[in-house]
Amino acid sequence: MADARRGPRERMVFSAAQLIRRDGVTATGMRDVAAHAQAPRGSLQHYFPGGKEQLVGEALAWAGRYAGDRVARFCAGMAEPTPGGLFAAMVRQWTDEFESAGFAAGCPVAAATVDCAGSAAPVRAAAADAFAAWTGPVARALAGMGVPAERAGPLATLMVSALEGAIVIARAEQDVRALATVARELAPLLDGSVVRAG
Amino acid sequence: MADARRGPRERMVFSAAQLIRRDGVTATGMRDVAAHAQAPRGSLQHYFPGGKEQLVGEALAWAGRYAGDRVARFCAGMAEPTPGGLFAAMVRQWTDEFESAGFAAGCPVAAATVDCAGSAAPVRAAAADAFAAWTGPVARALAGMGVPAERAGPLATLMVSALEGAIVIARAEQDVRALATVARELAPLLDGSVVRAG
DNA sequence: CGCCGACTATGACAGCTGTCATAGTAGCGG
DNA sequence: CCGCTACTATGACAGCTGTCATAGTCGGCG
Repeated sequence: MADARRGPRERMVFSAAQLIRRDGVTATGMRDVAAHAQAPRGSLQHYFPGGKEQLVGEALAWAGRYAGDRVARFCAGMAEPTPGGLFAAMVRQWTDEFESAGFAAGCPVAAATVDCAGSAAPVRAAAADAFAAWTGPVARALAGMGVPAERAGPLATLMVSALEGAIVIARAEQDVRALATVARELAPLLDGSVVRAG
Repeated sequence: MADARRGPRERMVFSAAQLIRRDGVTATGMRDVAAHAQAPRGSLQHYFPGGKEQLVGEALAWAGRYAGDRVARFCAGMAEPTPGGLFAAMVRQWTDEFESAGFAAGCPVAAATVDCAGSAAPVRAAAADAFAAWTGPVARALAGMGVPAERAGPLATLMVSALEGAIVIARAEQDVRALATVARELAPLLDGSVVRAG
């Protein structure tokens, strides 16, 4: 949980992301973050002079980077990468977590958007950047699988949208049904978008 | 805003839904709800002895009912109903609101799920019911358009998932791009699921 | 040693939260 | 008129929030 190898600053960013995705931005207190990271409370104002907005913003940037990096790892793990296979891997990551760790935590970017889109502009912008850092690698991966360039971006947006929505529904229902459904129903459309060379 | 025709109780439920979808559950105070509904603060404990959980639960039930009822109205407004057309109408409702009223407010059910799934079980259950009250009519509408019974439910879940996710992304980006994308990309899949009679 | 910067510790601050207790008022049937 | 119910009004409560001010403690460098 509190990995001492990483510095206290990075630990707090990581902990903020974890608490946000569980309880939302508003319900996550600065003191909670410090305690969860096993970091001194006084370090908060030292490392994050911009206050809560800065901490939340960095947590979202971290989450976006993490999600984007995972995409490449999913592709590397597949024998013959297909769009439907990539989407299945993205979905499986969530079904695995829900089934092993429960439905308490969702996506931190979605949580921050829902909590702050109408109030804190900098956080909202950080959420948009995080989505971009996630959707971009997905679109590039699709293009690498033979999806025409002009369709890779829209399909990536569709994949992330469906996944985010299914995450929310799964948490409400406490059942991975919605995740399994979107993976199954979307696969033909995704795989059908590949243009075979030769 | 504060429709005097409806009683103060119903006004508070309505106001709660509006404030929740804008600021989230945690950031929405009981005093705010009473003020927004132009209802006396003392009425809160009178009409909602179950406290905030009851108020939020009723707001979600109202939202779910409202979304479900809209589906029938969308179908009635279409000359020849198709799955893609229904989804386009559901999406358009949101693009219209975002473009006219800004991106401050999203879906109250998603907001409550993100805020409470890990903490308040009754609210989480109310969110699940609200999703069911929304997805059910969508599935029945699909079935009425010629979609095989065993596919109507899953496709309805896919539609709601994609819409919810696109709403979140649109709010983060302050752009209806994601909504337009999911409507366009999903239409062929939806319309292709119709089995022609004869 | 002295000094300085990085980091930590702690207490205070005003403001807000949901909830409760208590009292008060209006309306109406009898 | 009483009495009752439905509803309103208001103040208090403990607990939490983000932020700030102030002081303290290291470690290393000259």
